[in-house]
Amino acid sequence: MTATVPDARPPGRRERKKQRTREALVDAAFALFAEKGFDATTVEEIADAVDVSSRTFFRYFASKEDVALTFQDEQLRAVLSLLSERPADEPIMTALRRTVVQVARACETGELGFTPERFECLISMTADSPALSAGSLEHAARKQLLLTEVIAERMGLDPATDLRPHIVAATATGAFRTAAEALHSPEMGYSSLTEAADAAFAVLEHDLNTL
Amino acid sequence: MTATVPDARPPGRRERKKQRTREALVDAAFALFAEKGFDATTVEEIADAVDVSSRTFFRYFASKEDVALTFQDEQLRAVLSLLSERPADEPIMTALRRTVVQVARACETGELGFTPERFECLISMTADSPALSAGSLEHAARKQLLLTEVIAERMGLDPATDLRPHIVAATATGAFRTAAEALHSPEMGYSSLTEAADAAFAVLEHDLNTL
DNA sequence: CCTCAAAGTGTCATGGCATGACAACTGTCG
DNA sequence: CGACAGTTGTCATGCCATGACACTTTGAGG
Repeated sequence: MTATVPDARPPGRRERKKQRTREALVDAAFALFAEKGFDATTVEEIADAVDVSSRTFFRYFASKEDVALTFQDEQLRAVLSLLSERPADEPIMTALRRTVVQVARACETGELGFTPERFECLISMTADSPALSAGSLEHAARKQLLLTEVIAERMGLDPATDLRPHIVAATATGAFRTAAEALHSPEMGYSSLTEAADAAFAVLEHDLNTL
Repeated sequence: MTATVPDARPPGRRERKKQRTREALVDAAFALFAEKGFDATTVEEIADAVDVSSRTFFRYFASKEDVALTFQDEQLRAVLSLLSERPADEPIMTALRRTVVQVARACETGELGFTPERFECLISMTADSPALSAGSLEHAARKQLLLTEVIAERMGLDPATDLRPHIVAATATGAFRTAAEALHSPEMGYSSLTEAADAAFAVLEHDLNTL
C-alpha cells in the first residue's frame, strides 16, 4: 500500500517481459485461429508457437476462450469510459446508443487494442464455435454486471433493489449482440457494426412497443 | 417415412426403456447436483447411479450441462405454444409479456415436466457454477433463434432481412433472464418468477425510453 | 560483487469432459 | 427361431485445466 496512483512504480524489466509474452500468446493464438479455426487449435500449439509450456499459457489466461476474448475487456472499458462522458440529462438509452455506436466505430477502425481484421476473425469464429460462443456469452454476462453498476449510478438508482438498471443493461447488451450477429447475414444489408448497432438501438427506441 | 403423423407407431418396449433410462439419468443427476453441487458432480457418478457407462450418458446428453438444462426445452415449447394462442392483434411485446408470465407461473407450479424444487435447484446452481451459467446462456441463445422465427412469422416479417424480430426476441429473452437472476437477491423484493418477470416486462413497456 | 528472496517457468502428475471404434448384447419383426 | 437394427459396454484417445514441486531468472540490498 505504498501508492494509490496506478502507475506509481517503475515499469521494471520483468513486467515488460511478461507483457511481451502475453502479447505473443495473443498474436500466436489469433494466427492459429485464423489458419485452422478456434476448435482445431490446441493450447499446446499456441504455447509451442511462443515457446513456452502449456502450463504457462494457463498462467496468463484462464482458458482457451479467454485468449480470444481479451479484447472484450477493452470494449467494456471503452463503453464505461465514453458513457461517463455523456451529458447527464440525456436519457439513458440515448446515451447508451451514442456510446455503443462510438465503440463500434472504434472496433472497426482499430482504435482499441486490436486490429479490425482480428475483430473480423473473432466475429466469424464466434459464429462457428459453440465453445467460443458460450465463452463469449459468459464473458458478456460478467461485464454486464459492471455495466449495470455504472448505469445505476448514472441514473441515481440502487442496483441492489431496483430492477430497472438491470433491464436497461440487459437490453443494451442484447441489442449490441444482435447487431454483431446481423453482420453474419449479408441479406440484412449492414456493412458495418456501427451501422448495425445504430439500427438495433433505433428499433428499441421507435418500434419495440408499437409493433 | 411410413408416417408423417407424430405418434403413428406403437410405443414399443425399447422406446420405453430408453425413455426410462433418460429420466433415470436426469433424476440421478439432480439428486447429485442438489447434494454436491454441479461442478463437484462427475458424469461418471451420474452414470454409476443409474448403472450405465459414462459413454452411454453421452449418448443421451451432449454434455453435463445438457442434462441440467433439458427442462429449458420444455420452457421453450411452452412459450412457443402459448404465444401462438395470443390474439393476433396484440402488440408483440404485450403478447410476449403475457406468455412469459404464464410460463413463469407454470414453472413455479410444476405444470411443465419438472418439479418446482428442481427448478429452484437449477436457478441456484446456475448462479454458482460458471460452467453451467455458460451452458445456460448458450442454450438460451440457440432457443432464441427459434423464438425469433416464430415472432417474425407472427409479425409478418422476414427474419433473414429484418432486424426487428431479432431485437424483440433478444429483449424478451434478456428480460426473462434478468427476472430469473433477480430472484437471487432478496433485497429486490420479488418472491416469485412470475412477479419478477411481469415487473421486468413492465420496465420495458413503460420506462425504457423515458429514463 | 555477491547473496537472497520473490516471481516466473518447466516438468510431472492428475482428473474430468467428450468422442471414435468395435464387439457384445437385446429388442423387433418376419 | 433367426436375421437385423438399435443400444450398450469396453477400450483407447485427445484436450482442457489445475496442483505440486523444483529450477531459473530478476531485482534489491548489504
